[in-house]
Amino acid sequence: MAAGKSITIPKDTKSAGANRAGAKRAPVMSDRAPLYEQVGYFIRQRLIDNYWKPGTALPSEIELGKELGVSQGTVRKALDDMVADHLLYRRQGLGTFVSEYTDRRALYLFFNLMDEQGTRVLPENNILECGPRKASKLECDRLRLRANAKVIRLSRVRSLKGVPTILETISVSQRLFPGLGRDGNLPPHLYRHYQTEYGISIAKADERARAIAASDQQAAHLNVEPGSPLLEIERVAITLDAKPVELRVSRCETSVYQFCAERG
Amino acid sequence: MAAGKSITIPKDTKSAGANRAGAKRAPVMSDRAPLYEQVGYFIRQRLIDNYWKPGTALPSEIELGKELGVSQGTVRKALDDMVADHLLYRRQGLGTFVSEYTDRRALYLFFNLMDEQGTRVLPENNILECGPRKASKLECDRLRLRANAKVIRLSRVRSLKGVPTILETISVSQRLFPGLGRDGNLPPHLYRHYQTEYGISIAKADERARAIAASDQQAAHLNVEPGSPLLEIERVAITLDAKPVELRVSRCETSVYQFCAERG
DNA sequence: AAGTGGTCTAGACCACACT
DNA sequence: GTGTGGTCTAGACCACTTC
Repeated sequence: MAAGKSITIPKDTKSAGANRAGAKRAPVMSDRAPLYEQVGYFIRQRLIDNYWKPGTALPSEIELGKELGVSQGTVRKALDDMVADHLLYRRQGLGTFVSEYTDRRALYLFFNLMDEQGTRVLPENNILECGPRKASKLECDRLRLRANAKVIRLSRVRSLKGVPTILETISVSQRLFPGLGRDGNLPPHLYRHYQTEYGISIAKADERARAIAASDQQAAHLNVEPGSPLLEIERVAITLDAKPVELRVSRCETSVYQFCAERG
Repeated sequence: MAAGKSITIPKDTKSAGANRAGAKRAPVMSDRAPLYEQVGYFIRQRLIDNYWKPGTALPSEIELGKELGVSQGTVRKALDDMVADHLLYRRQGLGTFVSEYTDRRALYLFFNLMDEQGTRVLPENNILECGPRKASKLECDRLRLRANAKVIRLSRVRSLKGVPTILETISVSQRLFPGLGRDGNLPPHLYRHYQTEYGISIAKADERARAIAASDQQAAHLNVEPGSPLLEIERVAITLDAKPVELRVSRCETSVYQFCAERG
C-alpha cells in the first residue's frame, strides 16, 4: 500500500501497463489523481473510443467497481461528475446510459431560441448549398486547420412558423467528415449524425455573440432591409477529447424571437 | 425507523417544532424529501435570512451533522449541491464559506465580455443619471411590480480601455432598495452592495439577447453612427428565494469586444 | 424475485492550513 | 498538533423497473 493508488485498467483497452511507474506520463492522467478521477478518465476514454455507444447502458456501478478494483461509492462519484456534464444519464431501476443528442438536449444546451413569452420553438430547415470548399481564414483558425485545408460547408435558412429567421453556415473539416452531405443526405440532427456515422461525439461548445448589419444577400434571405441589425452567433463545437470540429455561424433576425440563457 | 425521516431543526430559527407530525406543512419542503435536500433547504433558508453572511464560514460538516441529526456524509452532499450552484465555496483545511459577489465571480457567471483573442476585460463606469422614476411597462413586467410602482433607475456608460462600449440601464424597485444611489454613493459592485446594504442575495439571472439599431441618443453615447447594430442584452437578476429584483438592459458595441459563453 | 440506481451511515485515512 | 475539507470503503436499506 502507501502513496499513489491507481485503478487496474482492464486488458481489452489499448493503454500500456506500467501504471505505477511514478514519473507521470504525458497524456493527461496522473497516477496521483484521486481514484474517482481515474475512473472518470477511464470511462471518458471508452466513450471517445466508442466502446460504449450512445443510448446503451454502462455496466452497473458494482460491476464497474469490481472491474476497476474500487468501491461502488467511488464509481458513483465518477458517474455523478459525468452526469453533471450531461455525458451520461441515469434511470433509477434501469441503469446508467450514454447520452445521445436529441432535439430536447440540443435545445437545452447552448443558446435557446424563444419568443417573448418564453416559449421554445422548433425551426424548419431549408438548405441553400452544401459542398466542399477551400477553408476560409476564420475556419482555419477556429477548427485549427492548416492553411489550404478543405472544409465541407453547408448553408441553410431556418424558419420559425414559416418566417425565415436564421441564416446559418456550418463548416467541418472534410478530412474528418468525408462525404458529409453528398447526395443531399442531410439528417435533421447533425450532432447525432456526427456520432452515429463518424463516431465523433460533441461534448460542449464555445459561443460568442455580436451584432452586425445585414448584407444585401443576408437581407434577401431573411426578408429584411439591407443594413438591418442581426444577431450573429459563432459556435465552435468541441468533442469529448477537446478537439474543435464544427464551426457554426448563425445570423438571426431577433425582432420576434430572442436568444435566452439562464445563468448562475 | 419507519417512513419519513426528517432533520431536527435547531430552535434558534423561526419554524415550528412538530417535525414528525406527518401531514406535510405548506412551505415548500416536504417531510418525505431526502435528508440531504432537507439539509440543503435549511441552509438556503439561513442564507436567505442572512443568518450566515457572505464571506463567513459555516460550521464544520461534523458540527452541522450533529446539529441536524444526520451524518457528515449527508451534510456533505447538501453542501456539494450548493457549491455546484456557486452559493458556497470550500477551502480545504479551512472550511466552507458563503459566496460573495466579487469581480471574479461576476465575470465568471453570466455573459463574459472578451476581445477577439479571448482575453477578459474589466470596464470603467461613467454614470449618466440615477434616481427614482415611474416604472415602465417593461420594468413592471420583468420585476413583477404593480402598474404605478416606482423604480430607481440608473444609466451608465461602461468603457473598455477608454472606448465607450456598453450603455447600461439598471432598474430596481424603490420599495426594496430605498435610498439606493442617493448622494451619488454608487459602489462599483452592485450585487455585493445589494447584499451588504439591503440583505438581498442574487443567486442567478435570466438573460436574453437581440440585435437592435442604435438610436440617435445611444449612438451619441457610444460614439457610433445612428442605426449601427448593437447587441442588446436584457438580464433579470433573481434572488435566493426566486424573486426577480433587478432589470439590467445593456446595449453593446460589439465590433471589437464580444460576448462569450461556454455551454455543455 | 432480482437487479438497478438512490439514500444514508460510520469510520478510516489523507492533504492542507492555521497556531 | 488540531481541525478542516477530500477521498475511499463497506454495508444497510429504499424506490423503481423488469421479469
